[in-house]
Amino acid sequence: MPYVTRATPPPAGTRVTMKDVAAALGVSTATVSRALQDDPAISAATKSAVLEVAQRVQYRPSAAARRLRTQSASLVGVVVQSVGDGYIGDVVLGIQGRAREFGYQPLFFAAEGQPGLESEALDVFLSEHVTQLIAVSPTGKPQLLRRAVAEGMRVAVINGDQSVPARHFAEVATGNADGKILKIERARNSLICHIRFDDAAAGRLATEYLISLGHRTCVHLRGSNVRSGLLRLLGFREALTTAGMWPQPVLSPRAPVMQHREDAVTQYLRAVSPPVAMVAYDDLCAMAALRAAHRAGWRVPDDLSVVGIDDIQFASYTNPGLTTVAQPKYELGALAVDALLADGGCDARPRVLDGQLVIRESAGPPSRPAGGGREPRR
Amino acid sequence: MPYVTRATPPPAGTRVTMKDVAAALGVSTATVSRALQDDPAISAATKSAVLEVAQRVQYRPSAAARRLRTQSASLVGVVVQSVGDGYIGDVVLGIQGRAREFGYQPLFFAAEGQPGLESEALDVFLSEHVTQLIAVSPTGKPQLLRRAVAEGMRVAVINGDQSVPARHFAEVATGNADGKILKIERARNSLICHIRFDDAAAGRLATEYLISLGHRTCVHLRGSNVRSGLLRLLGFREALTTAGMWPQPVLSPRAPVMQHREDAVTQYLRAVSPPVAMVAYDDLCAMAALRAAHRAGWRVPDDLSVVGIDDIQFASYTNPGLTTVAQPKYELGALAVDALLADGGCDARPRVLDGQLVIRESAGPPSRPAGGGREPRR
DNA sequence: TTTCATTACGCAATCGATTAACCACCGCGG
DNA sequence: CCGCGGTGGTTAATCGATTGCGTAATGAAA
Repeated sequence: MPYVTRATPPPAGTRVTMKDVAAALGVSTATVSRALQDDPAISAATKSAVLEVAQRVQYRPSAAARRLRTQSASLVGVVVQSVGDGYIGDVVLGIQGRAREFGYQPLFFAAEGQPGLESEALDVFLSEHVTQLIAVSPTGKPQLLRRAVAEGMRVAVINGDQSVPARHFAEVATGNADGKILKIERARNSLICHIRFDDAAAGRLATEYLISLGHRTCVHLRGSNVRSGLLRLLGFREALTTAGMWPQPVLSPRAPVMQHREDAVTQYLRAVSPPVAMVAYDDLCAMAALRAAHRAGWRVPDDLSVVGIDDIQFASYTNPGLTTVAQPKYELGALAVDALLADGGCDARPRVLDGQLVIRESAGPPSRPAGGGREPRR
Repeated sequence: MPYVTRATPPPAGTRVTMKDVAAALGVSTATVSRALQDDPAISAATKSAVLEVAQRVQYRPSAAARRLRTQSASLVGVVVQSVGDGYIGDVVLGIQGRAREFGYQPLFFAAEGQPGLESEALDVFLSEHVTQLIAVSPTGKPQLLRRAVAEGMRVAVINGDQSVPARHFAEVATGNADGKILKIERARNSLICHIRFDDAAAGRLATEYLISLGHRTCVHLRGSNVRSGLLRLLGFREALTTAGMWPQPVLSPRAPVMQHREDAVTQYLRAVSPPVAMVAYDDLCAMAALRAAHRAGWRVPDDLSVVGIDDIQFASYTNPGLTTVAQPKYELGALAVDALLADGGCDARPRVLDGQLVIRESAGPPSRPAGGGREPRR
């Protein structure tokens, strides 16, 4: 019976299976399996022999077979809106990095904001025996989360809006063969863990920084009405109130798009005179403010001081570099993994992480109020 | 024997298998399997019955089982440097979008520039029975590609440097049971497909645009020495030569980091007087130029016209918006999938895609040469 | 009525790893 | 000499889907 074998050490095409390793040693596959799992029932001598051979023949276990047998995949499903929005990158790295430590592999799915795709993501995960789910950012609609817990998944949400209750009781019925239900119990594990950035504190921090610079009046540029937007605004107000400055103007662009944000800022700048201090909803908003200032002939930071929130990758490339409150993005991702995989990693209360002020060039002390904004620098 | 069942329609914990569907209909799993594959040996009536039940009980096939049995996963492995560099996002979308059409699922792995991680990615893919690999951007070191084809994978590289020959012959030996080798043949499928952006054309296009605007002198800001850098520079030179303008200065920062780029531009601006037209290696470089110009008090586009290449997501957010040559990023990803999955999708020659000029505000006609750059606008 | 296709489906092996249950062997105390 | 516990391993069932081969049923042809 002709068969295909590999001519060179690195095998091509055909898989090296556990059977091959077992055969090479004259032992059973059970022994190989146990040896590789460091089972105490296997002698040290056998273990090292197995290890050595496995190494030599480049044995790589079949994830599919293991998954089928154990009914559990070392996979954590990750739904993101879109990669590449400058924020998700480090979160993904955090997820992947920490997951590796647990021997897990992340399976990413970009939902692009289409609910249909979120649902499809879940289908894929279900097919893949994924039982741990991380939803990042704007993904994680209640519908998705509900279905996920109903399917028995453990779920962690990063910066979700928490409109979904943290605790979901998936009812599991225990019955016997003739269909009589013995008891219904609430599954313990169906807990949705929330990992979030402290938006209010970030708003506060940004504002306090401007105040500490000497500004006596601050504007807020709103981004959106999602939870984070509300909280950042809240932080802004708190900081001002604490400092005895109240009330202060809030700019509310009609829609969460760059152009409207820029327009809102432009209008505002037309109505007032320098200096102005602004805390923007996020770095994108801050960038819109930067553009508006530039167009209006205002100098940054002399005439307009602006601080953003998030510290996306491009915050250091803006002109001038953006002072901002950084989200601990890698950490956020890593903690989501912990919540799912580490024991005790998750309880009902959200895990909240603080931001850190990153000082670059977009905010400075107020220039003298007299219309000095119209001269170029130097 | 007590067993666990689901109380509500959506199953929790226990899987619905083919056996369940079969049992519900009183047929064998073989029939169910065939019906779901639309096998002609199954009657239409049975098929629809199976489909109906599968639908109703929310049957979802186990990817692991299928993979184990068929020895082929509908997975395409994707190695990227890092998600979130503003460029990769759309490429990823293109890969995922097209892969879906083939019923494939992308499995992403961020290599972060560490060769160790590239190798680990391959291990993971091998475990997962992945046989199609896409390497994007700076990933895809020769070592990785060589190993991948040696393992029998089909490989597509997006914007690779092509230092790896397109055609790799993995030798496969056919033998019989007593180990005698019958013949050695070169595997047909071990072809590395290259999908790339036409860097030279992009450099040319950017330069021609500046020339068309009326500029008689152009600088190039180099980014790096990788293939794309060389080609873009080449395009720059070609355009100038064609226009009868030659030679023109090239700025070469010491290292491919923002600061050095900015410094290089700053120095140059100090040595000359407005107006200056510049084509930057990429959008990041262009942003560095924007910053340098701002610091030097040069106005953009009046004193300095700059055009980038790539059209990363943030190109429209810069100050002013960046005129640039866009890479067809989604298409690049989609074509890589085609190369692997569509038949005839891949031949030895690279598939080259053209860029498209995106006009925003960073480039304009030259201002009057007289040192007009020092006054603010309006 | 017997024979032969044809249609429609069932049986059972298979993929590779895991694991419960079982067993051979060795040495030792009673 | 018997039995007993402990090592160190083996046997075989199992996970869920696929698929080559076998076969019952039906109708047509002989």
